[in-house]
This record gives sequence, structure tokens and C-alpha cells, in this order.
Amino acid sequence: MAQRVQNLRRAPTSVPMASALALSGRRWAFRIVWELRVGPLSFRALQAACGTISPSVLQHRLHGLRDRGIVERIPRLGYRLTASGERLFQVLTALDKWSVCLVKDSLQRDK
Amino acid sequence: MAQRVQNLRRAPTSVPMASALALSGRRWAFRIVWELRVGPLSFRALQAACGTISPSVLQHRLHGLRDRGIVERIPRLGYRLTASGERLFQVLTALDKWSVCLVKDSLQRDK
DNA sequence: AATCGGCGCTATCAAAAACGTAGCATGGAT
DNA sequence: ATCCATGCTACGTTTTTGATAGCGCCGATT
Repeated sequence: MAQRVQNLRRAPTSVPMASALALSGRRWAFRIVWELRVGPLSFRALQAACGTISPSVLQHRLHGLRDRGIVERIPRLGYRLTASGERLFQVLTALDKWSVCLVKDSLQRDK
Repeated sequence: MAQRVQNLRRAPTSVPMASALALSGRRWAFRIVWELRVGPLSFRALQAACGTISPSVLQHRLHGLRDRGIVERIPRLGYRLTASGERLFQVLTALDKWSVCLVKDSLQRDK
């Protein structure tokens, strides 16, 4: 009934989007992309940039990001974003802007 | 040295952005926002829309999203996005576009 | 040649998050 | 009174993440 109407209106979440959302839902995944925005970083520099990530998880994430073609490994420079990774970074830029609006709104509410 | 140069160039990840990235890194968090894009959904409808999320985690996420002012609860309608939530949805729209480009690129590579 | 330090990465164990399932309480419809 | 859907909690298991230690490699220094 009400549910049925909504099902009619809903465009179901696409497979690529579901995959992207699943990627985003792994801890540190987007943070790693974000930290690579300034250019290539070595494994250890990346670890430091993220603050407290453990090397095993970082390794996990880098594999996942490489499998998806978001990050690539450069022999003597460490890791850097691919073209797809750069475009993801653009998306994260929008998230960055949103995040500052969000805190502004929350300060507003607390008044 | 090389590291030092990068530190000079790097604008450190802001607190709001780090918080947003932490939010994104919890499983289902963005997916829930995405599923709410079409309008309010009840707890169980949301659960079904996400596919396999367990009710305890959904409950967890809804609390987190409500605390941040992204989602609100409407007495007889369930949950819906706030104004901030709608703006986050706009960001996710960019992610959606990116996700289809990503799979196109990966198909390209496999040729 | 020997030492050293930084590097990428693995191993291991502990803690936390997420899952799957069952079920309770409520409130409206029959 | 009964039924049913809903929001949500409880609980035991599995998965993920965390913290720490340390290995093998390589290039620079002495």
C-alpha cells in the first residue's frame, strides 16, 4: 500500500552505486583517497597522514583501492591516485564543503 | 626532506572533514541517506531497502545520523532527511555519477 | 664491507563492530 | 478480542579493525 507506492517511485540503488557505497563504508577508505590528494605518498607517510590507522588495515584498503583502479603504486614514490581516483577526490571536495556547512548548522541549532 | 616538502604543501584534513569521513567509514551510513532520497521511510522499509542490514546496526546508524542532524524522525512516517541530509544527498549524487564512470573505466581496462 | 635507518609489509592477538535471529511491546485495524 | 505490522532490543557468533612487534630489503654513510 503506502509501501507499494514508494516502491513504484523508487529507482533502485544501482549496482555501481551500491558498490561505491560499500567501499565508502569501510573504515579509512575515503580518508586514504583524501590524504593522497596532494600527490604520491609512501606507505608510511600515508599511515602517518591518517593518524592512527594500523598497517594491516592500510594494506587491506590499498589492495581494495588498487583493485578498483582508484589508486596505483609507483615504484619509488609510493601510492598515488589514478584518473578515477582524482575524480573521486572531486566528489570528496563536495563532501568537504558539506562538512563545514553541517557544523555551522549544528552550532546554529544549539543557540 | 621529501616528506617535509609534502608537509609544507599539505593543508591538513580539517576537523569537520575528518568527522564526515569517519561517518562515511561506518557501514551502511551513506547507504541509509541514499535510500531516504525518495522521501520518508519507516524503520522496516529502510531495512528492506538496504537489503541485509541488521536492525541493531540500523538503529545505531539512525541514532548517529540523527545526532548529526542529517536525519529526523517523523511520528507516523518514519525517518526522513533534514535539510543537511538533503545536501548530503546531493553529494552522493556526485558519487553515483562517479560510480558509473568507474565501472566504464574498468571495462575499458579489461579489453 | 659493515652498519644503519627508513621502507613496505606480515604476524599475532585483543578489542570492537557488525551480523543473524528471535522476540517483546505498542498501536491501529478487523 | 484478535490479528498484524511496526519500532526496537537482546544475545551469541562472526567479521573487521586495532595495537604492537618485527622481518627482509635497499640505498646511503662511514
